[in-house]
Amino acid sequence: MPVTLKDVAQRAGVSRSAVSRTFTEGASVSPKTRAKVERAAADLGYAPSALASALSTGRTKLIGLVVSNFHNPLFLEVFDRFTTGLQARGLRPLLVNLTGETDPEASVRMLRQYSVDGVIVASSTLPPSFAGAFRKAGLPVVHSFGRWTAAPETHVVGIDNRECGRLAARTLIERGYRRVAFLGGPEAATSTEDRLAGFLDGLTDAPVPGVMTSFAQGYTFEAGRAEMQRLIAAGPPADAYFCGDDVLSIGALSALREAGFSVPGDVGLIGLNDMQIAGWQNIDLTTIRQPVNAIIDASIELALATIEDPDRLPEARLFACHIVERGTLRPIS
Amino acid sequence: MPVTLKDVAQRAGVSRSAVSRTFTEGASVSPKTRAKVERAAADLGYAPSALASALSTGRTKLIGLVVSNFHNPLFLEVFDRFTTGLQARGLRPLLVNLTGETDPEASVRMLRQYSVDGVIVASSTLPPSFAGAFRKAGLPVVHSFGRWTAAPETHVVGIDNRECGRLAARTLIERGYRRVAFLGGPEAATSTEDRLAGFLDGLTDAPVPGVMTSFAQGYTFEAGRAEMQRLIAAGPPADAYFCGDDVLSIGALSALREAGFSVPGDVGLIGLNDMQIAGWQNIDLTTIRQPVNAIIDASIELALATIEDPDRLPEARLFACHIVERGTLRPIS
DNA sequence: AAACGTTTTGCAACCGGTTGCAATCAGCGA
DNA sequence: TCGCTGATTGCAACCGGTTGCAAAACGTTT
Repeated sequence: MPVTLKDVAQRAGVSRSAVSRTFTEGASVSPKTRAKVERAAADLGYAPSALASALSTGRTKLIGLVVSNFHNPLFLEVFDRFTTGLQARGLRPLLVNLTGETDPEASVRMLRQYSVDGVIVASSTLPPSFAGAFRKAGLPVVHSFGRWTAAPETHVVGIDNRECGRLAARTLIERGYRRVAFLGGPEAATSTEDRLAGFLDGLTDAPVPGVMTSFAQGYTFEAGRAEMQRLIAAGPPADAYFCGDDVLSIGALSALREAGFSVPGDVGLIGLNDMQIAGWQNIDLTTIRQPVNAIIDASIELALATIEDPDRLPEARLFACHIVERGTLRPIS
Repeated sequence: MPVTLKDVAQRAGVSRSAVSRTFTEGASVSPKTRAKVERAAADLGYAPSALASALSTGRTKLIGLVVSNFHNPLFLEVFDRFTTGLQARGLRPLLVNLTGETDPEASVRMLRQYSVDGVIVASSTLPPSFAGAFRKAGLPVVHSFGRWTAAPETHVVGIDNRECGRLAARTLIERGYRRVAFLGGPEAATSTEDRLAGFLDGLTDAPVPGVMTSFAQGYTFEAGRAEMQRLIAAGPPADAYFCGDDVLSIGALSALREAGFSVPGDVGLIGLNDMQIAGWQNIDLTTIRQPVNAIIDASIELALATIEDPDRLPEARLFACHIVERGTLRPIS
């Protein structure tokens, strides 16, 4: 049933090598042979087996796309961009779902079994130990949406979380908010830490009282809502909140409105990510946009480059974020 | 660098076959040999190459997961379930993004190149011609979230769209709505057609005036909102709308509220899908739940069964939907 | 101890391509 | 027409496993 090299060779009356060569870029084939082969291949509907070729060349053109967070709506955009980006370069994403996985070794085995050429870890929640384990196993790896560190073990592409925090601080101050607060994801998440640090840093010279901080149980609507409800119950809320994530923000927003606070009248709110939903008119969340496309394109480029040169030194690429003005913060005064 | 069969065989002092056999289920190996081999394999950190094995067995354990709609938030759940479900069975999803693709042939070539064992087309918007093309190419294929037909060309797993329409009709009537209307996705989408047909069918014996129908430009928030704005501008809206999709519904909802209508006081609204967001308290959309997990599990089972027996006749598996009561429909009277 | 039926084992061919090497071919100048 | 050079071609080995087959090893039975 499946058409092989040999079939094409036979039909074209040439050797198998000739066929192989017409399908490999830059190999030496005469125009005449090439024509014969292409004819035969078309007749037979031949498609070279990537597997077989991978076996001899050592390149599968398979990229492990490791994901762990299927709750963040932003990831729809992420998937879309990653798959089209990889496809455009003749690569295929092999999806690996690491939700709930704790042992990097098992994942390494998985990826090695399929001899992926490289791995892209697309997750802000997966600990860097995973990317590290892939690296140690000799796989080219890029951690997308990862956390910046001064001496990264693997390539990291993402945003400067501290700078985002500063940006949020600046934005709130500019708009006249004074009693500002931070509402982050789980305290353990490193991105939350950095965002908070940046936020506090951005406020040091500002005329603000002590900054309240609180942390939701997870990066979910429910968690954001519950945390804000807790805050409201404990006393009057702050003038404005910087929320570590859009979904969280929307949860908080719902709690605020439900408790009778007007946003941005009584309380201001700024999120982070700018997922599609944030732009829906009945949400209309002011937020900080992560340049998703730029991050993904850079991740792919970096992965490719590392496949070419495995000894390339680990590198961090951080992109600037910017404010998307919507309706949960009052205008600049 | 990579450890092969031969290395393990050498270290264990046995033949390559012996090693291969210890790693194949149900092959004949003495406990003694097995022990030696396993020891050596562990020492060396050996992982059998799925590629090489695929080459001889003809099975890659790769499943093409074909997707085209990255705008429907429901697909996050879908991805999660598919990947974990496939992984649990020792299969790997090879993601194929067909957004904007019109030529099934190109996709067939892609899938054949990687010799996927089977294909799951997870999309309600992709025309059945794609699944058909895969089938004709000899690939076991299941169309998930596809449309039921009396004589399906490929396996189809999904919901009974007509029955959903009837369920929506019944639900609205039970709650005392009389001037009911349908708001669907693009008229061309076959699922929309079926849902409308069922809806009308469910209303035939009910004491309702003529049913108004309208169609949004796409399955997006913007489209739903724009269409509802158009309807409102054209005259007083109906008492209740059955919306072909949740995102669409939420768009319509935003338009209604913004125009000063109370929902469900003035106008009732019921969606379809029950994506996560529908349950958020600030949306609180009454909707019809697609049993996503059941559909996906059945799709995987069916794909597996067809891989086992390629001559299996095409089959349709439809699952019942049920109402999720929330706040956009008044309670049953 | 011989004869027998079972397991276990290794050999070698094969899966579908790739590629170094040597043989062949075509084109050109003399 | 011959010799030379560079391009094209086919052979055969290899990538890393799998598997049919026959030989070897084992355990029983008499």
